[in-house]
Amino acid sequence: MMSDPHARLERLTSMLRRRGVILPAFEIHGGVAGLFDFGPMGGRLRRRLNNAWLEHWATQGDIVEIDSPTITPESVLIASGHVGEFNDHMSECNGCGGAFRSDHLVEGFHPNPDVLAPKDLDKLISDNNVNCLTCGAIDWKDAQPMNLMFSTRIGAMKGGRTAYMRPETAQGMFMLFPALYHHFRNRLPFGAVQTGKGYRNEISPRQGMIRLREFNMAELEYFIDPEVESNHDFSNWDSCLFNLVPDPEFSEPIEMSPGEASAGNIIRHPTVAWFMARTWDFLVSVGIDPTKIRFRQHEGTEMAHYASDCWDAEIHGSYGWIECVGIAHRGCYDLAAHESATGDNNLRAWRPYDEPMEVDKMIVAGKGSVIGPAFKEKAGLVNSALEALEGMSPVFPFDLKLTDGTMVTIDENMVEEKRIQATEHGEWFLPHVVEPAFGIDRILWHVLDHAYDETEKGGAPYTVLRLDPSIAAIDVAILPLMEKDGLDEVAHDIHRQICSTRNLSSYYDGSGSIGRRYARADEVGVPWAVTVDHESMQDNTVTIRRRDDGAQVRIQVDELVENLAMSTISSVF
RNA sequence: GCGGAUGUAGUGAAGGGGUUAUCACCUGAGGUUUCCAACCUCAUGUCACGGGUUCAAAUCCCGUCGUCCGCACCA
Repeated sequence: MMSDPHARLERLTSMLRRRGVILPAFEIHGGVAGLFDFGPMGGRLRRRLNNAWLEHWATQGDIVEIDSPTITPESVLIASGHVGEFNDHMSECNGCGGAFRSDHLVEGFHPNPDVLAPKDLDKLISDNNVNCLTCGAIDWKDAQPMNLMFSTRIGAMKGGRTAYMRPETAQGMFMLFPALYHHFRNRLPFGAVQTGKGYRNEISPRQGMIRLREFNMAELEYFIDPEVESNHDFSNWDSCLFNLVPDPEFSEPIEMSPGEASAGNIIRHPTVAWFMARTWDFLVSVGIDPTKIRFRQHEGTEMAHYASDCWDAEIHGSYGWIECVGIAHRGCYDLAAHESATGDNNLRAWRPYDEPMEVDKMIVAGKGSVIGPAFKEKAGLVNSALEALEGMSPVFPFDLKLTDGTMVTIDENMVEEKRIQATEHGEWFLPHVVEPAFGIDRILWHVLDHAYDETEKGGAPYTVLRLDPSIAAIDVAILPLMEKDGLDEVAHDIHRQICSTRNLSSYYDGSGSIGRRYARADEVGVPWAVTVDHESMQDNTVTIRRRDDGAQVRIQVDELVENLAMSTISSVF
């Protein structure tokens, strides 16, 4: 019974609700699938996990935190590919009501079905007599767009701009590339992190915290120069064998250190390997069981349109292996996409040459006095078309195609050949980006799942939530041995002293037997419990109990608070 | 979104066209005890929501919403 994983999952979920950690949102109004509240024991836990994540990357020294809006204009998401990507079409069967992705139905009949318009999808489906995958009927409704983004409008009155709630935080970091580049004194590599809410209007959210409609994301964009070899020191992980599941086309699952995997080109880019290693560190530091982590490489067909290599960190828990982090090498896809969509050319970095380059070239330049009268308003286009001829020596007269598609004829008297001599010190290029993207809620779920320990005490079932003290919502429970003789007042004083100490949080519990109160604290993962007894009244000492083994030590209150604040409390045992 | 199951205190469950809805745990108060879920007394709190049938609905019917399973979908 106790080992049935489904029953364990139900007990865990019940406990999280009962104790106010994670609860369905808006429940008195009937609830909404895919939306959850973090309750009184969950809010701080989530924030501490979030902070642990931010601090983990801050230690690297070349990563800064930014924060951008969740409401995002449509044009941004068209440029990024999300409007297309998140606008899949569904076809519904009139026979059984089953709904399928239209582009999946016509796979094999078209080389690239996901670019097709709904009309073409319908035509392809009917031309090829596609059967319903459920009932076999050939009777389809028209393909309908299925937008997985929440749409809204900017501006309260009629009109305004179409916008979406961001489906990821990454775009905000790309928008800020020029500011980041400036901040880092024009030197790569550097990175930016952002945590916050993301939104996806899932068709059918299931599996509790795993598929949400509004979720906490934490993303990092690390910008690198593709031509500079990345040197990362993997020696810290030499003895850490990661579970790697590479694209089956290339390799079998294997256990290997990240340094080796990078050297062996199983992980194709060293910076991707670096972030995989740092991700592993983070997950383990917040309490994920390292034996339940694996990295799975996306197969060619599965990889997002922009990525050149992508590894998911998957964590094993009550729902099986769940993707919790995606680490993608996105090339220059995003910056290039935003440049071409906007005509902006500030999403670049400057790469100085080792040696300045002497440029000595002949170009054909328009004579303003001739081109102007000859072409009038098109003179500007003619000049830029001539510039584009760089390096060619044309034979006059010749036809020149302008960017607006028209052709003009250029005579010899309209131009002069110029010799350009210059010294070029470098070039502008589009940086590449490596993006580790974390699903905070999924990680938090697995932290709870891995910490939830059902044991026995005196023959009776007993549960302990073995949260890492660095993320536990409550650091310490303050328990008067009994609520009289002034013990309760002393306990309240200690409680207030701890709560007013930076980064510490305690709760006071005076009801029930002392054993019951230890049990309550253990169940929600409070790592330390302090008991105030009569001796405390005499010499200002208390006993502190360690959650994980029940060991107790008597200690001065000041020493207690100081050690809690410095996270060194385990040293007193 | 489709099909099936389902919705009763904070949690887990029993019951069920009839006026006061049951049990355990939990929670709170008092007593007792005083370092690992002890005990006694008392107390709070519930039939998902909306509509229909009926003299009477938590119970039967319909709809909505939620949950679970299967299909489909899924950064």
